[in-house]
Amino acid sequence: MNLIYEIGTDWSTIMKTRKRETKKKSQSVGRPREFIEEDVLDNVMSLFWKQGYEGTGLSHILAATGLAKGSLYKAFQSKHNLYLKSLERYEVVHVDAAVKALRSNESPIKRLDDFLSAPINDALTGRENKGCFLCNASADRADIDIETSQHVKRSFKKLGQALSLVVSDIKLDWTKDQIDQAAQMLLSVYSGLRIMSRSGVDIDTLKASKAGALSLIVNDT
Amino acid sequence: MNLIYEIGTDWSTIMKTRKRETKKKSQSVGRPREFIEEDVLDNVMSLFWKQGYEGTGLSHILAATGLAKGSLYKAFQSKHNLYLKSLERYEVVHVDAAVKALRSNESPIKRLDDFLSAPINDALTGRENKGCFLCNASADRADIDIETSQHVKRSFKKLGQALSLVVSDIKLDWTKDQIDQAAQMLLSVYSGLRIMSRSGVDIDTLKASKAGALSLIVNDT
DNA sequence: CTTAATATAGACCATTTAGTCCACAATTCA
DNA sequence: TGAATTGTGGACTAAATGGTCTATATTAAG
Repeated sequence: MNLIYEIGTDWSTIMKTRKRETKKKSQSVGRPREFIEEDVLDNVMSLFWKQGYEGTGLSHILAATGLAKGSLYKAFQSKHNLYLKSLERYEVVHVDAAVKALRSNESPIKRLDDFLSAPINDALTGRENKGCFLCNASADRADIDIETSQHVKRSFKKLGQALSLVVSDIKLDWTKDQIDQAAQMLLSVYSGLRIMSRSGVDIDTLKASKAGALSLIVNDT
Repeated sequence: MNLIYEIGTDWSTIMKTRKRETKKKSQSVGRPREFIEEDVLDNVMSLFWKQGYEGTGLSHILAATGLAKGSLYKAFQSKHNLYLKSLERYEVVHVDAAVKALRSNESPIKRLDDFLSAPINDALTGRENKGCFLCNASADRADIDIETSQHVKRSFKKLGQALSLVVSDIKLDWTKDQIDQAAQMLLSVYSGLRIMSRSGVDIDTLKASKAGALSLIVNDT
């Protein structure tokens, strides 16, 4: 009915002329971006993290980022791609941070304690309770989207390896298998805590879980 | 444009006459149902379990059940209600079965081993890999839907209590706290296994997790 | 200033969504 | 038989969905 695209002229032909090979500097040829990609991804990640893929509509994304559809799609191509970029961003921002914390110069037991305390502290402070994006994505998309599952697996692997290192710092006499088993157990407990805290399981139950897990590593020997 | 509802007459007035107080026998007054509620819920549960709430459309539900919209909505009122009913059905069919298995007359260690082996065996056989509906629902809906979270919490509690009983059968000298901590740890590991298996984490990693968890209970003393 | 290149805003669209409504079918009861 | 009651099928709808397209704005280079 109401068309408003008839005023201008001869555009598409002009557009298809050349495609200059500029080496993507931060200050490039045309009109500059009015947003920072990382900031947008942080906002979008938060939405997907909290609401899942199908639960997050373009409308939410546009509202949270303040971008218009045109800009969003020019920069990120599709909702699906935006989801994958969010997972990458999560790995860089949150997984790598957790790995770094697991490799800090605190005592190894303190590092494990902190690792398992994070879900509990988040549940205590209440606000949001997003859980863990990896866990949520695993439940949400990993079974139907190979790219998602690959990202998630890679991040889980990073965490598992970092945990193995910490355990090996405590249990100097354990075999590699024993160490890896304990580390994977800790990672499972972490995931379980993140999942159960989403449904509001009471704090004492979560704390018991953590205590049970740590008792394997902290006790005796 | 094309209206076809003009042939009949005087319906709504007739409908609003009386509302007989029949004590819901299985053979009631009007036209009988052409489906069994439990069968429909089993199908629908499977969809929500696999695809989540937003990921499951009415179209999927209609296709899977073979029902027409009218029948579906007359029986179940809304998609949301259908989801809650699916969770209830899951509790009755799957959670209670797991609890029963945990209370079987197998050796307590075998019962724990079986409990943690289920996620691994499901991952091994490949087909589907739905994970655990409680865990998925927790990630998917529990944070925004109180009714969902209540169902999920109740089911988790049942599992936790059953696990405590099994642990107490093994560790006769442990305190109640020790027992509960171990049980909650096992439940977290179970949840973690279910979640991680959704993203296709390799079987050996899952097995390591299980071994780590069981080593706390099986070893020494 | 002109031209090329890129970004923005938002109108627009095809499809899908959950949900409603009613003509009609099938049953029970009197 | 006929009234009352309940279930069925599916046409229909309003709103929302993800995605496209283009007029225009803004920059750099020549």
